[in-house]
Amino acid sequence: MVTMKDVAEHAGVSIATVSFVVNDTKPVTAATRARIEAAMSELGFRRNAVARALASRRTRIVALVYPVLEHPLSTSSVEFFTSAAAAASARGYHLVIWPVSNDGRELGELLGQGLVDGVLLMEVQLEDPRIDVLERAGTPFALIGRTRDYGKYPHVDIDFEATVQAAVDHLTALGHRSLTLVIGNRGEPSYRGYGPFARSREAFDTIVAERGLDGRTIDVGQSDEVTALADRVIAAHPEATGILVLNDHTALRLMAGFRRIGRQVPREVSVMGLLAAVESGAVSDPPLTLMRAPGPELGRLGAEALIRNLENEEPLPPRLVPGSFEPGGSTAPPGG
Amino acid sequence: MVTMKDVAEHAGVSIATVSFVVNDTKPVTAATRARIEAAMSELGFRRNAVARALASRRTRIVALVYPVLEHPLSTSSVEFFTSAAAAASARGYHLVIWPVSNDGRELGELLGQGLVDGVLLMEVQLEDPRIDVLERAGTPFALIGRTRDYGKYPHVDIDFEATVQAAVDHLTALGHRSLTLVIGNRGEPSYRGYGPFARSREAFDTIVAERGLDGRTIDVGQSDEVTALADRVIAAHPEATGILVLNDHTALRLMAGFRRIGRQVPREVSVMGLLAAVESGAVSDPPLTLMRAPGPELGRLGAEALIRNLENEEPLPPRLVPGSFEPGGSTAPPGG
DNA sequence: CTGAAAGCGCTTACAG
DNA sequence: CTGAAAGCGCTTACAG
Repeated sequence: MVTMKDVAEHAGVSIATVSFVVNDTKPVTAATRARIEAAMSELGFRRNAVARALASRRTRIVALVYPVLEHPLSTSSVEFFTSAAAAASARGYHLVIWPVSNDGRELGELLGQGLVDGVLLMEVQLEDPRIDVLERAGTPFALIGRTRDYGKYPHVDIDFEATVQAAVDHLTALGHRSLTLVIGNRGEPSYRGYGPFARSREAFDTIVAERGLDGRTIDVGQSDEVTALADRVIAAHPEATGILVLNDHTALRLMAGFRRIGRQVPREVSVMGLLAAVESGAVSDPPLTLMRAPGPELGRLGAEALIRNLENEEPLPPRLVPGSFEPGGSTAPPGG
Repeated sequence: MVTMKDVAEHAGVSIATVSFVVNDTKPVTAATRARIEAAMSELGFRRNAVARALASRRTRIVALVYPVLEHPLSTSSVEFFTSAAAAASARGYHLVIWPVSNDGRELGELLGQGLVDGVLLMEVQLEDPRIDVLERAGTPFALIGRTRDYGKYPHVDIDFEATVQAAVDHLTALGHRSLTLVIGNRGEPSYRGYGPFARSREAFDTIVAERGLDGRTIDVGQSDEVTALADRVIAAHPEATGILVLNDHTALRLMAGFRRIGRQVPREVSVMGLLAAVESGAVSDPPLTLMRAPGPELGRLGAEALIRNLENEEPLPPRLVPGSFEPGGSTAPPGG
């Protein structure tokens, strides 16, 4: 390993001066800078990240914290992971991924190691014990999602209101007045504290009330048999001609169930995926009309917000990102 | 931050002795050990990972390296990421994720920083320039996948032969003799060097020849319109009654295409997903019969193999993991 | 503009 | 069994 000491000797300067040019932290004359740069490239010097971290008290590592053993991560999580990593990388940061329990126990242990400068917290619950742990540790963080009293913490989240509104707009523009919101939870006990469910439901209720629509919400499990699923959705609101489904997996299963029981999509009923991966659209017949989950944007913005904070740059305001409309063939005017 | 120095002073010993009990590296009398442990818990000592890394010349961080901007990662990649992270975590290691270009340029830069002890290389190509970079850097690594001349490097991979064989067995047991293997590449130029495609094709050709079956292979793009996709698959081998499809997205799209052109599954043609996420099964009608991709197992085994190497433990032999059969409704005897 | 030196919080021969 | 001390490779006041 080539160290600053090697470079300094080779260039005939002190290691402090080498450090100044490597980090561009102090003015150095062009001549010595040139000598040092020549030495660096000649020797193949690469600054050691660990020594730098110890001396500067900043590791330039951030952790992406997600709950293990709770509900499985959604399809768009890969996008989220990779876009957060790419954004961190672009800023010279590394992203470690930390699977921890939701109670914050393990998170506290990990923070104590002093490996990370900040944390990106995924799958935030309305009441989230991990936040106490972060505050107690004094570790800067940004939330992907929101607690119940949001605004209190830096966060980025899906704009559920705008997303649900856009979906409802699409259906009402087609002429639908009776709508069902299907929430496909995964049967986990904690799902009621899960923001996306709570906020989608809230947004739906509000919009339906405002517009005088006939709307209802139903919770369904992730593992119901598809015809049972279809039957339950119909029974919950038999008059509904437009159905919004939270998460792509449930939306596609509902499509399969409707087909199986002979309910034609979109002739008899329109189905729309809410916060789905764009790839989910193409796998059904007809292709699923959907609101795309903004996974990549959230990953990027979350990482960006956290790192700006760590770099003492002007903070990014909390940001809500709506899903985007992806046309498909599963929606049409009611009655054909 | 509470340091070893604080603990040492509080317990009336040297920091070396504190280190010995923290790491259990040298015998310490029960009495002093007790004093030190009391001091640690009283002060809330947590060993600093960065200082430890610098002094011991081991960071206990491993990188999961995946190609950015090449084909998108598959559905089962989340499972892969999280299972690798969990396995690393269980061994006291951290997992950073590194999006790097396939040419190895950026990888070399990152390795130079000295942040990681080892690398888990995803999406290995048959000829992979990143491996040269790793060898030149002297960084231990394990491959998820195999190069052309495998055996040379530690690796874990899908057992394509066994997986394809199990799929063919399932179809021939039902009575099928004419089979098509559909490979859904993503239109990327480098896909021919991509192991899963090459090895699946090879395995298929071998098995088909051995058993005297009538088999053919066809490459299709990821973005073909679904009816065009169905037509192409039929045109490539009109007599085929059994179809294997590499990757779930393409399999589901083919199902949608068959439905749309009026080809009944499984009455007229059987369709099977090869290396699919288990959740993909439930979203089609009929549910897709599939061989599940062993993402979680590969993540765990890959991390385990790498870490054993880093810890100088008995090496894990290269391991090939077959996909597992998941019954569905998309396969049946030919002709109904 | 440049350097000598302390210090980041540990580990690890070495000595006793 | 325990300690004094060097050292890991940097950064950063401080002095000049």
